Amino acid sequence: MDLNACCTPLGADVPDIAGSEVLASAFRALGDPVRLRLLSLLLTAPGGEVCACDLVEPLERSQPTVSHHLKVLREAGLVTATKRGTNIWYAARAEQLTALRGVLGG
Amino acid sequence: MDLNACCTPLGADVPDIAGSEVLASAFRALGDPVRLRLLSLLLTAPGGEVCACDLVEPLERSQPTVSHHLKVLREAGLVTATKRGTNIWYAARAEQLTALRGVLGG
DNA sequence: TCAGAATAGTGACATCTGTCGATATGGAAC
DNA sequence: GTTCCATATCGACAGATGTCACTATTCTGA
Repeated sequence: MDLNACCTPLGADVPDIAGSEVLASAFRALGDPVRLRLLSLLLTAPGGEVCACDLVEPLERSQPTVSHHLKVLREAGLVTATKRGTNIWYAARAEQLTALRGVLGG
Repeated sequence: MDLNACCTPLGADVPDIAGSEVLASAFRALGDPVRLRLLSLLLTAPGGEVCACDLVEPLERSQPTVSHHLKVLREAGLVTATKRGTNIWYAARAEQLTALRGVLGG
């Protein structure tokens, strides 16, 4: 899913149906409080990345639930996952957030 | 629902649970392709507003469905509705979109 | 090879969401 | 007042979503 391929600012022209579906799924990924806090945790972390193991406790959700939300964000192209040893480190994709900002009329 | 009251950029600090719920509902309102096209229609319209009667056809949805989506956008604070005679004119609230952009790291 | 730890996937469940037809409401025009 | 038009609300339905307990997978270290 490539958000940058469809970064026409909302208002420049009516997005076609396929385009608005891609954009909508990105916004839908942001449309859950747990995922917003998740993204916030990633953006504020020193180094910009957080081990999955450190995300369960602050979110007060079960490990499978957090894993599910991470998958939604991954599939929306908003975060990256890097395997390092047994752990997996997640980071926000700033350029994708920027693209969404552009859609909002930047 | 006041988005401006909670426009801390995502990443500046972890939003508390209540705050992220308000923000999430705004993003959730954007998380549907019909509503994205709706907003786009409003933003591109000359004068920045569109009569509700002119929104049904381009969206290819029934009148009650369009009315429902307009209500979602209204409750999310993203559009305004102005009654003029028999018709109701809708317009996007640019400042609220700007607030959301700020949350995305502006 | 085996045991243990970290993470993802599955299946089930309740709740939410998008959609439409039918109906209600509220003005305008006659 | 009655009729007509524009818009909102209601009721119902199928499908999506958030959540968890359970299980599978994959890596590390002994």
